[in-house]
Amino acid sequence: MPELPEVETIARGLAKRVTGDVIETVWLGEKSEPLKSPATEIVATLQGALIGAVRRMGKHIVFDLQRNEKSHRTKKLKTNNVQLSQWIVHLGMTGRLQVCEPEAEVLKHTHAIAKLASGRELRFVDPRRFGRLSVASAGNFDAGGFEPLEVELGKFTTLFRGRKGPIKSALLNQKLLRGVGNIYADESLFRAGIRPRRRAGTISREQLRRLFLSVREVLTEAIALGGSSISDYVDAEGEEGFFQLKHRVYGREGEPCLVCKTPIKRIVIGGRSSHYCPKCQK
DNA sequence: ACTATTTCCTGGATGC
DNA sequence: TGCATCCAGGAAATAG
Repeated sequence: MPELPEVETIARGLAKRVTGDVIETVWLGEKSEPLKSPATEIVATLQGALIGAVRRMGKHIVFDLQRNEKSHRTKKLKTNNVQLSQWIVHLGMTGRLQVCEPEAEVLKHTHAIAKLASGRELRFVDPRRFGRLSVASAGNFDAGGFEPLEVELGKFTTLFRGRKGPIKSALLNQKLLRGVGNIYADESLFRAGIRPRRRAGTISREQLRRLFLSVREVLTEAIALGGSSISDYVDAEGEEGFFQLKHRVYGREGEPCLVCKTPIKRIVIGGRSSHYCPKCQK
């Protein structure tokens, strides 16, 4: 389940492999769920575009595209405008972007194939179809709230002010912070010593400071280890991440807390399983 | 203006 | 072994 560290890892891998390449043709599958923009628009935006950069925004992978606008040639001057747009991919739960040779077997649940000028193909595969593809003109894409690794402490603190809902839900709310998902929310709350059900607005300034630092710490460590490989996650090179080995509460229900040996509890908050240590987290 | 709940999807795990 | 059921969860839609 790609969250910020996994998406960052994937985006970096893709950037290495496809930056500077040109998308020649695009094939889109029958299923419409993965398409957030109209199919015709996606094809028109991608075909003939040069990939200028690949980067992450929240849990989205953004391809910065450049294409030469169909210039209306006037008598006096040829306008050769470069049109800037973006291809935005959200991997959902099970989405993958693979760069491969055209001969490679087309996996079941392949929803899009972009043929590149280098001869390779960039494919979007997503069995569960929670992933989404869209296009936007440059600068028009809104990825949501603040980047957790860029936001300042003061701003971070105000995000939770007056909120009656559980802090866990607030951390997952992409309109506040973008990129934190279930694993990293649980891990951050454990390190900050805050229970997931704590109402966000009741958390002290000092505790929020701890949470702020914990979120940064957890995400930074996870990126350094290539993310968490749960079920079948692999990055752009097909490599697994290793942060799952560092999980202190996520997926450890019933196992002893690594700090105090108390069994880790699992509860459901807003439909999400939430793991915490009843002794270490208040 | 919020927050809470439901819905979308398939494959793997579990139960009988 | 086979079949039904449940569960994972991000985000949008819907309900409160």
